[in-house]
Amino acid sequence: MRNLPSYLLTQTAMHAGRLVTEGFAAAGARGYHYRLLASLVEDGPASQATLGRRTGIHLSDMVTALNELEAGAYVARAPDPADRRRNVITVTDAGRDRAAELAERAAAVQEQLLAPLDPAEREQFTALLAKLYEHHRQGFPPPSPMS
Amino acid sequence: MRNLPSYLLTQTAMHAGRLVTEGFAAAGARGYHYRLLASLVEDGPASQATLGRRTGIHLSDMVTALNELEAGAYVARAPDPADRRRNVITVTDAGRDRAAELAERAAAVQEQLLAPLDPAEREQFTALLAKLYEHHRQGFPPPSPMS
DNA sequence: CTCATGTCAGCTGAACTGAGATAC
DNA sequence: CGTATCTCAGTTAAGCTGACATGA
Repeated sequence: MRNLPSYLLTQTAMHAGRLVTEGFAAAGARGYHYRLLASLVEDGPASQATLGRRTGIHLSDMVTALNELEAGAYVARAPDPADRRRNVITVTDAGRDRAAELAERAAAVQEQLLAPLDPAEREQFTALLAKLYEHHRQGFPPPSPMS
Repeated sequence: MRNLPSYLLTQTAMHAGRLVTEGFAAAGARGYHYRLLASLVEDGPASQATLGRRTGIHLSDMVTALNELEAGAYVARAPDPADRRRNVITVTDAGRDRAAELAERAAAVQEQLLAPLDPAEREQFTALLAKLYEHHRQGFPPPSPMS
């Protein structure tokens, strides 16, 4: 049991999830907030549907998460003149600050999570995980029919 | 985002969890069933509370899972004469067969999960994961006050 | 007409909490 | 008495589904 990769993976991930949730909760935020702000900062403004594809967040959850971010004035929702079905989501200056703040929190969580590994091991671990992630990426359930 | 270990870990684990669930569902089983049967086969009969400590399964969920296993005659529940609060859970012969069957399914899932890694990488990955798992093991929420 | 978008209400499986009954 | 065991009802957070209105 305790040398089954799938078991070790899901159990460790559960604990990691807790660390993330607690880390962000201490700043009054949730994981979705960071994922969205980071995506907006890195890859620029986007419609909600596009954001969903970029972050893997479901469109229904997107509505709630963006409501929260908008309430904090971290993002702005504006109708897209070119396609009036769409909202263009833009990160505000306050949102950039927030993203930086949450990035710090996230970094602290990585530190906690990877504590028992030395730098070389962390590198290895992350690289292997990334390989698995990318390989299975296709199989992930598309938030809506994938473009 | 996509090089944050915590993100890669939780996302990949979600996918792994799906593979596990599907793999066992195809045999009419759930992950809890395998964890319980494996623990009984490897470490012998135990009370429900002890099983909970061994497997990390909550006592409330334990009741349900054991009901299911008992319904399939994979385990037997017998009152402990030495302590009548306790049920002693024993795996039956059918339960051993079932455990073996589910172990095969589990192995197939590992194969799917680790597909993109070569044998050496799998070894590394599992070892690093185990290191993380063990390190965080203490912090895991005890199913009930840890003895 | 078909398809994409945003919104909302609700479902589901898994982890967890709390309370009660029984026995140590 | 306090503590451990088993059971059950219910909560929570997260991911997901289905339906609907609007517009391309």
